[in-house]
Amino acid sequence: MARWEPNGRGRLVQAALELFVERGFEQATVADIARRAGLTERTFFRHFADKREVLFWGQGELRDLIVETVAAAPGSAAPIDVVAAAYEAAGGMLQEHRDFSRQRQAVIAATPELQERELIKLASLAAAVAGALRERGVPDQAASLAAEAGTTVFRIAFERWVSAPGEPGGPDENGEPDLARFIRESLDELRVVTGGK
Amino acid sequence: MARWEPNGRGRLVQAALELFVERGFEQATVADIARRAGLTERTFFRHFADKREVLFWGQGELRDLIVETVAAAPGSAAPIDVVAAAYEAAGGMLQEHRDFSRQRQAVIAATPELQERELIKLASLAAAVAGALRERGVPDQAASLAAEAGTTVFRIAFERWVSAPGEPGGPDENGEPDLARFIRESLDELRVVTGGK
DNA sequence: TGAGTCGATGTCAGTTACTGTCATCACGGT
DNA sequence: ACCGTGATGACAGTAACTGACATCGACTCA
Repeated sequence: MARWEPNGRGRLVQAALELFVERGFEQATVADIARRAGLTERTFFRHFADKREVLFWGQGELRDLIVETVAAAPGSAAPIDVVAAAYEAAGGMLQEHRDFSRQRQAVIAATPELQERELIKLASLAAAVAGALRERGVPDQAASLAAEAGTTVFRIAFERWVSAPGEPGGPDENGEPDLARFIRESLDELRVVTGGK
Repeated sequence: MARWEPNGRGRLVQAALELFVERGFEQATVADIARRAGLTERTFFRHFADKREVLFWGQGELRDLIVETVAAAPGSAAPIDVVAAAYEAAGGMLQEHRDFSRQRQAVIAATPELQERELIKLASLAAAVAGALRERGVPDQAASLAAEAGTTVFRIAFERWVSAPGEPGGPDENGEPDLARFIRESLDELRVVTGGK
């Protein structure tokens, strides 16, 4: 018999999301979250560096997957396509948790504090992608631009995906929207706007 | 005789910057800052919404100037040029305080918390610029892209400007670097990278 | 089997960011 | 001389976050 229920971290994430949805980020104290998860405030801060971080848990794996996919891409592909393909791969991990993502984004959209955190996470992600591109021999500035542009494409596609209809109405709906498809469409739009091929 | 020394807000800004440079953002408490400015902690929070905001005071005026310059630009100019010109105008306000800007950027560069705040300020600035472009009749997506791209150009130019040599050695140096010039150069670089005219 | 280590948690005290409320008092007008 | 206003001080309170130490089941090894 374990001394405590397993997966304390996961319970904290779940409890936090529930409370943030119910009363908003600021109205939910860390003590509240910990209590709902059957733990103490101190334990919350052992799992997460701060109160905001609980909503960004798991992004490390996503980032690693993206960077590895960029690194493993065939040498012949254009940088922006490499980046887009990497984000599509990451999309697979998110696809199964659209419901979670929807609630999470709603909370972030309602809380400037969380938007700040999201922006810096995206910036650091873009920097990591740019680094991976440079490893492939892509020149510095082209790497930065492709990474920034690709990240912007992903952000826009993700926004559209979480706000797309389907699923919440039940399984009798017109099917689950596909994040990878949104990514390809957004990239095409970017090409049109910038006058690319 | 005034009951208190004038310009309490300015003294707080000055004291905060000094302390952040001396010991770092986290090692300087708000009480420290207020004491150095000859005020109380409570008064600090009457002037600034939070501890970070003290380093971003004055950006409101800058933002207004930029938005107004975009609005007042001749109708014939291309969006990206309108944006760049607006940032050049704002550059004039910064030009006189390069010393202040240098120290401020050094503190921000050393403090993730402050980087978050800077990112959201830049994002909201880009959104305001995009709005001003739309007022001019620029289509939605073109407005967003021109605003994002222009803001990126400004950010890069600003970074180069604060880290450029000159002045700190004294007046016997090779003259003060010109922010507007850096903006024009960065915009040209962006054009080259994106294959524009 | 028993001792020792380890990992996840609890407990508790402390600091600091931030807020609400009320008091103070120069200044400027009437 | 009186009064309202604006900027400040004083003080109490909440909540985020940290450091130090205790607990106790699980796992290892002799």
